[in-house]
Amino acid sequence: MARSGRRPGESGARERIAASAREVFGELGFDGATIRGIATAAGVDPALVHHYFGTKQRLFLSVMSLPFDAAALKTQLLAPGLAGVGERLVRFFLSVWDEQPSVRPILTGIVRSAMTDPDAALLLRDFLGRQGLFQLVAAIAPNRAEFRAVLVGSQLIGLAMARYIVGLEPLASANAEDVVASVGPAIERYLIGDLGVA
Amino acid sequence: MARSGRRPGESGARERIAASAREVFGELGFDGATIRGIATAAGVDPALVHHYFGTKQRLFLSVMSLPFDAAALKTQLLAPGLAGVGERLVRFFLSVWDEQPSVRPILTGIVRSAMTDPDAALLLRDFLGRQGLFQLVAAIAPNRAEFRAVLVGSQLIGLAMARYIVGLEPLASANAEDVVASVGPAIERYLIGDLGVA
DNA sequence: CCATGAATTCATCACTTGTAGAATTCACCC
DNA sequence: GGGTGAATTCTACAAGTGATGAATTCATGG
Repeated sequence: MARSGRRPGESGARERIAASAREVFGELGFDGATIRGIATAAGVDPALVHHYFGTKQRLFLSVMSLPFDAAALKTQLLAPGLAGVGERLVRFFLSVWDEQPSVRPILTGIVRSAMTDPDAALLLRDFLGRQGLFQLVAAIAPNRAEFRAVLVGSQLIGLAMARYIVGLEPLASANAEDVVASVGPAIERYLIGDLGVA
Repeated sequence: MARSGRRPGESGARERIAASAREVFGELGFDGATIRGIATAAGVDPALVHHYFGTKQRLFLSVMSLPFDAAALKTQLLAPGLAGVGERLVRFFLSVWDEQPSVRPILTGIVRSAMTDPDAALLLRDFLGRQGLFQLVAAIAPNRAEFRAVLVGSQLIGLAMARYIVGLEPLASANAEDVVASVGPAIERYLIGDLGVA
């Protein structure tokens, strides 16, 4: 098989490694993924992965970042007014998972890895915290915004786990709009409703 | 160190191994846990774990079962009538995590492992499916009971992840009754409310 | 008091993992 | 066209994994 040494032309190996890493991390989580597996999926020697990305942790952090424009999403969700914001948020959330095949393994990988790896848990905290959901919630309901944001996050992550990671039926193959109609109002209450806490 | 051979008296090693296994599986999940780690925590040679429980999978399945009486819970939750059943379910759910130190690592371990291990995902499916939540939901709302049960499960699991596994603040250190007041109505809507789906 | 069997540990195997360093091949600039 | 550096693979190490089989010590019934 392929001998040592550089290949003629541009091989795009670095991008192939990054893509494979996203896929494998998404399927198996940080611990389950192996550098050798990622390298094989990229058609590349394992040492090349280290050459480009250093350690496994650095590879994970380099590759598992969300292209997520919280500000743009905020205006988009709030443009039609406050009513129905919960359904619009759920609809957006589902569309990311369902329609963007590049983002899905990243989300899956972060959630899977956050279960056991503290670094991945930090990523998840940021995604729900200052960088992500909190911004949106703070613009809608300034009082108790952190609490509301985490409630919304817990329902969304639970939804993702059930529908996409564990694959619980009949939710996994339910129509997206049915999920929006079912979960949207609960999210909306977390966002702008009365939580019943003093 | 301890020589080979049987010890005088009853050592209770099997129970110590089971307890350690629950703890370690709970902290690290199935993949992260090691037989050597479990054995060390139990003060025992790793081979003894295999002697008693065979393979690692069988150890996990032997040890990670929930002492969960769905029928009793059903009557208890429904006794005061249908109103407030959501809050009572959340209160019960939180009390299991907060107050029963023996059950907590089992739940944590199942959720953590279900992320990557298909066998653990089966345990989770059973816990939410025919054995557990579905029974309760079917007694309350016969129509679309599976869908309702999975919605309830997704919110409860998301809540557990945020509060107990990832430790998202301010939810992780929130008062239990505040969580009940916040999440209970959402659960109640999933249980007996109008889901807005045809 | 002896034999059978259970409890416990030792030593070890085969395998996988992350990582490092050396060696080889190519691109590109002076 | 030679030299510097990047791309790529090979080889290998040290550590850790689940698992196995034999050896040792105790309990217990006949």
